[in-house]
Amino acid sequence: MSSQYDHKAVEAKWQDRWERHRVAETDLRQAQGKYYMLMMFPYPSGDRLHVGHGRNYILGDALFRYLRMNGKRALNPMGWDAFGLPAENAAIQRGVHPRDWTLANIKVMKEQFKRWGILYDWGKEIASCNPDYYRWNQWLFLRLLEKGLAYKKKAPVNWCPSCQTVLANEQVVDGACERCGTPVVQRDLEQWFYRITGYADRLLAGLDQLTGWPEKVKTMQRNWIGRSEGGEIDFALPSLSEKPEKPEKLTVFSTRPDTVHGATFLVLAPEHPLAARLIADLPERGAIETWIEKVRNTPRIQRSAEETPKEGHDTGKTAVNPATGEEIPVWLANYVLPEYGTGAIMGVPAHDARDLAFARQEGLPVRLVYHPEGVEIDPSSLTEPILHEGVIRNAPPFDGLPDGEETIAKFVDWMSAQGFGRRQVAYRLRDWLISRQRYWGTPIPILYCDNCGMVPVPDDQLPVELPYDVEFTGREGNPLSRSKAFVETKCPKCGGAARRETDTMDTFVDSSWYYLRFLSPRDATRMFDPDTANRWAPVDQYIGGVEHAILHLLYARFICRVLHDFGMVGFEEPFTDLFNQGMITRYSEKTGRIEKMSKSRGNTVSPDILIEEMGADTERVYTLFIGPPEKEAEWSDEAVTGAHRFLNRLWRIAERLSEAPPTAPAPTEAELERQRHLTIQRVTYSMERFHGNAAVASLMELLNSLSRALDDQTASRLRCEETFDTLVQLLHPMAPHITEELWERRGHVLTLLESTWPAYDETKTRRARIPLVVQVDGKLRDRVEVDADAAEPEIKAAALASEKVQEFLVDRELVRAVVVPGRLVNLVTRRSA
RNA sequence: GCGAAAGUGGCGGAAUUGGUAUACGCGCUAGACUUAGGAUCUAGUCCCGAGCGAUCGGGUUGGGGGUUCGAGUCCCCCCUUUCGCACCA
Repeated sequence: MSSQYDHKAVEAKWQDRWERHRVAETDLRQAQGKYYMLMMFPYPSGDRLHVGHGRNYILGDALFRYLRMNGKRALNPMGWDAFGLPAENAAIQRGVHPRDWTLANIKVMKEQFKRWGILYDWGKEIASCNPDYYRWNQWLFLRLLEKGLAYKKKAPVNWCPSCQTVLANEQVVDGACERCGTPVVQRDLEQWFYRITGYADRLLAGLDQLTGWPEKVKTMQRNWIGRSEGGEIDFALPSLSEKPEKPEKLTVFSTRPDTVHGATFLVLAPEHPLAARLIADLPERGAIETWIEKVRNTPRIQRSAEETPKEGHDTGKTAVNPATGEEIPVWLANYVLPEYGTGAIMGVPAHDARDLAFARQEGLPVRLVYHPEGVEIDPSSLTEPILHEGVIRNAPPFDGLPDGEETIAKFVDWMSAQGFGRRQVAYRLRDWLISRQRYWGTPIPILYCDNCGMVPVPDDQLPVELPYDVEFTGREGNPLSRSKAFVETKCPKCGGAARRETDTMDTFVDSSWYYLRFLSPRDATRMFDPDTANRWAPVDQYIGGVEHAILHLLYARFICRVLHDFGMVGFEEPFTDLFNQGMITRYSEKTGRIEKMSKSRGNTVSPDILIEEMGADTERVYTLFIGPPEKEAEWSDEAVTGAHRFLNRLWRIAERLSEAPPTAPAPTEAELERQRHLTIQRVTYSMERFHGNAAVASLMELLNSLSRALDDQTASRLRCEETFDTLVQLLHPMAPHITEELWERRGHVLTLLESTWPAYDETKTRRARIPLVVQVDGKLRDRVEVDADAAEPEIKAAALASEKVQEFLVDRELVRAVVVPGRLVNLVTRRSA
């Protein structure tokens, strides 16, 4: 009578039921709630959804179901990060409109989620490419513009020749485009920026409060912000000054202003604004200009690589070291970067490795101002800089100060008093470049009027809609700028002819606040409802890959603070807990290596085929069982069958439950009951840590025990049924379809999802009599059975009574017995005298 | 170079946080049922040695030291891998 488990029928039945009954819907008017947002919103470019990424969604859904069964009001919304370059590129390659292409992909992905049995609150679905979403990007842009937090400026920016657009610094990975891998080049362009640098300190300080974030991500953000305290120092440039009494100044930044006495030259970035004037009168000016151009066009990674040879040119001009009064040469060199600090440094070769290398190369003087042992050495023999954590001690303000009292801050104070320097903090963080020269994004709500200049689009004219009817002729230029209907408009101020801004926004603008829109997705009057936002947000648990550590997660933190400052939310951090998931890897025929699963690498497993053959539950269980979620995991095609067999065994056990005898001997039954409690404990513990692999393993063990009990007839029918029910409940987050079906067939009225997560009794996880481990000198020698609550003397006596133990005690005397009640006893001996 | 994490059978990995290492699964071996099986079931499977055998002894968590009655777990040194940073003044 044993019927084969028909996964297709069962999965179709429950997926349909979940959809029709909208089981994942959450009423946001509830007074309190935990907002478990379980993943990044996916990017429907067509190449992002595959088994590897399915791990996020499957884990998220398992967690969601687990929370629901525990009575938590979790919200599991889903939306689409629909804009972006890959979508536009893919669409162009296929001759499809990006919008049609994206919407078709969304449809496919929704189907995929359904086939995986993933529950989303589709009533809160959003898509960033819809005007009712992106109008709020525009609205927020205008608010930032009002506050001076959005601005346009000409700057050297990263240009991806393949994507035909600029990129933010965060999107340049190892000098290449984050999306397509093409090396980026530098270009001087007028671009829109968000002033994230104004929030650098707060973004940095906030990291310390984020106890629920992985240290790794916080470190990456700290490095990215790159805060350095130091000082600015002014050097007079008499040779460039027309009036000697009011000399021109050159300001440098240094984290070690206390080394100023050792500054024997200045170095400017070739891009420095003063560079042209400094070389204007030189005979070799043309050659230097060519060299500047070359340096400017060197890709940034190469330029800032340590191995890159230092190249420099003497300007023939001098500056005055304000601390010593000495005239020192002024150079241009490629190792000084224009965008950091002031784009100019003082060269202190005795105390800085880079300056020393440059000084040796160019024959510049070296002056030592300090040696920790007070040793007099010839500066010309110095091969390594003298580095010192404290302040350079023979600097003037510290004469007479006791050790330990000197600080760089004090030195800067002295410098300020002298009038040539001040405290300064430098950041590596640059402003966020948000404009893109592409069609498929949020139009920037700006007009250019011949009379009025740059004019922001008034709020009541939002959204500035992206026109559908646009020609995608080729890859040169922004298609949007060729749409007359879009570009040509009227100035809201004077009514005259005006042209629209044709740059669109970076997609990371969309994702920087989407978690708030989920909470009031249909609100036509506001970006989001602040009351609901404050009740549900910040997000309690965020799950996503580490690849967003300094992109999405930094931008979202920035925008959250901006919204906080606008009085729109009452919190500064958007995500309380962050869990980084490891990716799934697989052997790639194409490259011959084990790599992250992706279509471009040709090493994906089609979810469709897997689901067709083995079922969604098999895929879910295997995906969780493959390994701990924080680690990356290698997909194994054979190992999937383990999960499949497990579910098939579970199905067959259900049909064998009636074979159990009505009654069974109590002691053997008690063992099954003990295992049931133990399994609840273990699975609960594992789920709390997202360790689905350990949870599944425990459940396999319980199934093995139940199977054995049925084979041996050692448990009553009631006990077997109870064990089975618990097993099915605990397995539900991982394998929702088969468990709901079995639960229903067992005659339960409520669905599993509505049932309460089983509770365990700690006392029942323990045996009445336990096999006590007996060690002699730390080595396992025997096991003796004792009462679980046996007292120390009793345990000791039982241990010594063991014959095997006695053998090991021959010729030895007992020094001590370490008794760990309920676990083991360790007899410590030494040789008898 | 600097910083972080990790290293457990043939493979993925477990070990409830200092207390029986190798659970669970894959693979493999033998057998059963099958026309057949990439289906299912049963038994075995860390390494070395002894024994026909149930068993017995020894060793083992990258290597070496240390703390402890007791270490996969804590501390120190080294090796390897992965990730992050790297001319940021």
